Amino acid sequence: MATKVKKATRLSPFRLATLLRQEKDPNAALSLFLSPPQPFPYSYQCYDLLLTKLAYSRLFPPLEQILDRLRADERVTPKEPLFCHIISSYARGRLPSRAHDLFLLIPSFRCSRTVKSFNSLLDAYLRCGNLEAFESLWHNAGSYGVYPDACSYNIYMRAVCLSGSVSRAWELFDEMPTRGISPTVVTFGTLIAILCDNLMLREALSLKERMLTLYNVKPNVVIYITLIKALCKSGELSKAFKLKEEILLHKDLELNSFIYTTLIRALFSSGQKGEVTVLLEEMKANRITPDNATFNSMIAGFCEDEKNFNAAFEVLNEMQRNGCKPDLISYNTIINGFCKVARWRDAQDLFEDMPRRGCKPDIVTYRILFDAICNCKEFKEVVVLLDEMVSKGYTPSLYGTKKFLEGIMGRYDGLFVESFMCQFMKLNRLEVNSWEKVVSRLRV
DNA sequence: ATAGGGTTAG
Repeated sequence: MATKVKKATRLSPFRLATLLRQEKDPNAALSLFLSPPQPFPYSYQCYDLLLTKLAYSRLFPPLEQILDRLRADERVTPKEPLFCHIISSYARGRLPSRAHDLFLLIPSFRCSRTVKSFNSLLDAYLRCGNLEAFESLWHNAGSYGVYPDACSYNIYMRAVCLSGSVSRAWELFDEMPTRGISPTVVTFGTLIAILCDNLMLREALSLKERMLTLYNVKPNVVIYITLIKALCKSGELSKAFKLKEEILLHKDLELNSFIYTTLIRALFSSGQKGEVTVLLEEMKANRITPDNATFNSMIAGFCEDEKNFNAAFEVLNEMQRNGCKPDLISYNTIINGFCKVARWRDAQDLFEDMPRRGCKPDIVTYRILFDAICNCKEFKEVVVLLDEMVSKGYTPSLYGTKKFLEGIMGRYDGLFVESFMCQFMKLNRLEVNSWEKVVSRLRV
């Protein structure tokens, strides 16, 4: 005890910052922060590290407690990015009004408030779908002493598209130069994404050409990814491949495994599985290593498009030869594939083999299997599985619960059905219409 | 980490 106290007294703000940086658990970081005898000469670094962790984990009560201390600690001067970060975490926690409160308080922290935190708040309202508050904030920019920049406009363009108006986004794009704001590469990326979302792929591709010729802004890899994804999704594979070739030609653009994974999945979906090998060879030649996502999308391709389960299992070996470890998604994909073609016994075999393969089934695995066995009307099997999943703290999906109850209603006696209804009720898995259906059947 | 993308399972 005595040594511990002594140690704590010797803790310097610098040392505390190092410890906070290493601590992954936000609650442990909080205890660490509060461990030295008070008052303690915390450095701004210490506040920043702890608040960032608390914000990331959305632990708002301690976050606000530490924020109060930071506000009162006049030795340190907070930087605006910290507030931007906390505003974003309020947005992720669906608390836009608290984000707004903090935005208003920034000057009281001896920190000047700029268009950056204003943009964070705009983004918070957008992410929370609060478009009225968004508009009102936009029109009050002047009263907060900020002037919108390109970033503000980029956020605004996404906001107007939420209410379905592509033309309004173009109006904003045209408005930018009238306010002395030049579009950036993100502005074009935003517009291209908007056009893709609205299936205006020709316009999106043409904007990619025009941004360079008319505005002298070079498309970056994000823009290529947006276009390649959209083209793959709508089956325009040759155009997607053409863009991939374009990236290869550009010295300052880099292909990545994600682009190849997207293309590989698209090849499977369009029945051009033969081309996949070519693409894998090309990846190797370009020194891009396939990762779990690459292999898993091949597994999905073999299971969903080809119904070739031997090939899917072969991919599991292939990924190990390449230094990748098959993961939950690999197994869930195969199990789901078996289930989709009603081969629930095969699905169950793999499910039971998972622990031996170093992967524990999760709630997704259980739910896939539960739904599939219900669809095959093997309700005795479902009951065994249900017991097992409940003992692990998992519950079936609402869809599965409904299937199960509907399935056993005609087949088993009322008492049996009732016992499961009670169980599902306790698990909070009973929807009102299931209730009504069951009750009306029981009365008959 | 002020704004745009990120795959693969339910």
